[in-house]
Amino acid sequence: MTKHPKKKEQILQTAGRLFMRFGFKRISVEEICAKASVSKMTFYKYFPNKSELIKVWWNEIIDEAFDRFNEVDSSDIPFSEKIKFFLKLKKEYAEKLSGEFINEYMGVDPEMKSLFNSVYERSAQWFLEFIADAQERGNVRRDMRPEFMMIVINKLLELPNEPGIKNLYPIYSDLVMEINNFLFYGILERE
Amino acid sequence: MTKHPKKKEQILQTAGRLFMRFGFKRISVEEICAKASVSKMTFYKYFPNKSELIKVWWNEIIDEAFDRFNEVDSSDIPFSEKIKFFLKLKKEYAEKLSGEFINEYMGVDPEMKSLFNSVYERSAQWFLEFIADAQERGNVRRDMRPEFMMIVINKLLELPNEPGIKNLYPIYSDLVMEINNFLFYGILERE
DNA sequence: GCACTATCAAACATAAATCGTACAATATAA
DNA sequence: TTATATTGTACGATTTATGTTTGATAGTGC
Repeated sequence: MTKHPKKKEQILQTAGRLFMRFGFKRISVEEICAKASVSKMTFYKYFPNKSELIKVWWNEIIDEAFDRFNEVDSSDIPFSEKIKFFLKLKKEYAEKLSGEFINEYMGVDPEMKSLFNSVYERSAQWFLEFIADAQERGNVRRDMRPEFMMIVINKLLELPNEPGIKNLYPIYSDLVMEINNFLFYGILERE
Repeated sequence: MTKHPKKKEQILQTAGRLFMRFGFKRISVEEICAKASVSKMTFYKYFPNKSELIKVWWNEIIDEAFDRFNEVDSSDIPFSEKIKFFLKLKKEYAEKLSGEFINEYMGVDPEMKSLFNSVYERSAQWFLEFIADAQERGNVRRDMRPEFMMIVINKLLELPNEPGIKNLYPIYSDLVMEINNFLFYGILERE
């Protein structure tokens, strides 16, 4: 029934819990094995190394996230409601993955970096289509060029690195929400 | 004005933040230094090693905690209010220090273990006197043994983690009140 | 200026943790 | 029984952490 063998699933689940709480760098293979009640041998049977485990886990997280976003997108609710759901989902993931991740590990390991970047690209693509669609339906200003919006978003994503911003938003997810709110309520058609 | 030199204070503060979030084991001296914007040299000027830093920090945390408990104890409020404050404080510290600490590091390092045990003894002593005093004033049943009550309270504080309790009390504050009510009408002298 | 203190960066030797593998033993299920 | 999954331990190689050393910079009070 499960997508993975039992032990593999245990490893993924345990590792995910630890990764989200402490980040990648702080978690060793041995700790994952101990917490998952799995021997190291079994670990290396299912995953060639730690990086591969991270990738598999990360892809599952991301796929699941996109599924949830798509579900909201294709649901038959008003556009403003969709936006609210999006913000809620984004907030959830921002809180889940905040801190350790985005800052500490991603900036160092080049392979990790490209993994994160691909998610950025994918979500950017997704978002552009979402907006284009919304424009056709009259929910978003038609005189706004999606390419411009793309550049703006990239700029906004640099905000967390801006000096002084951490004093303004000590909690990372708060900043994410502020950015999202600005984005949406800056582009929405007035009603 | 501050009890410690500036940099020493920075180290203590930063280390404390990291320790509480990740536990001792996961945090390296270099990370503390980097996050505290302090060179390693300065670190080893103020602390002979990492263990000593842990001890100093831990003692400060504990002293501060006891100060706060004493403040409530000696304040001129009804006994039932004191109990409420007492529970609130206990909860706060339990959340702060739970998880990584008590389980992962304390169990291993014998020196740490004795450090933790001394706190248990100290707080036990404090609490027993607190209750004995209340018994003399007629706030607590005289036929109840304080040692028993201490064990009971520790057990009650585990309740929020109990599986199934969240279905019973979807609203967290309801559970807290239920525990409080149980405690009061269980130990208070009838009026 | 001068002595003094606090601080820093970098390099270093040593100790410890982590990685990934190998092998023999044991549990589990067909 | 046979085959497969899993385990524990031990191991060498690599990485990371520890605590020290050295030399330099910057500010402070005299």
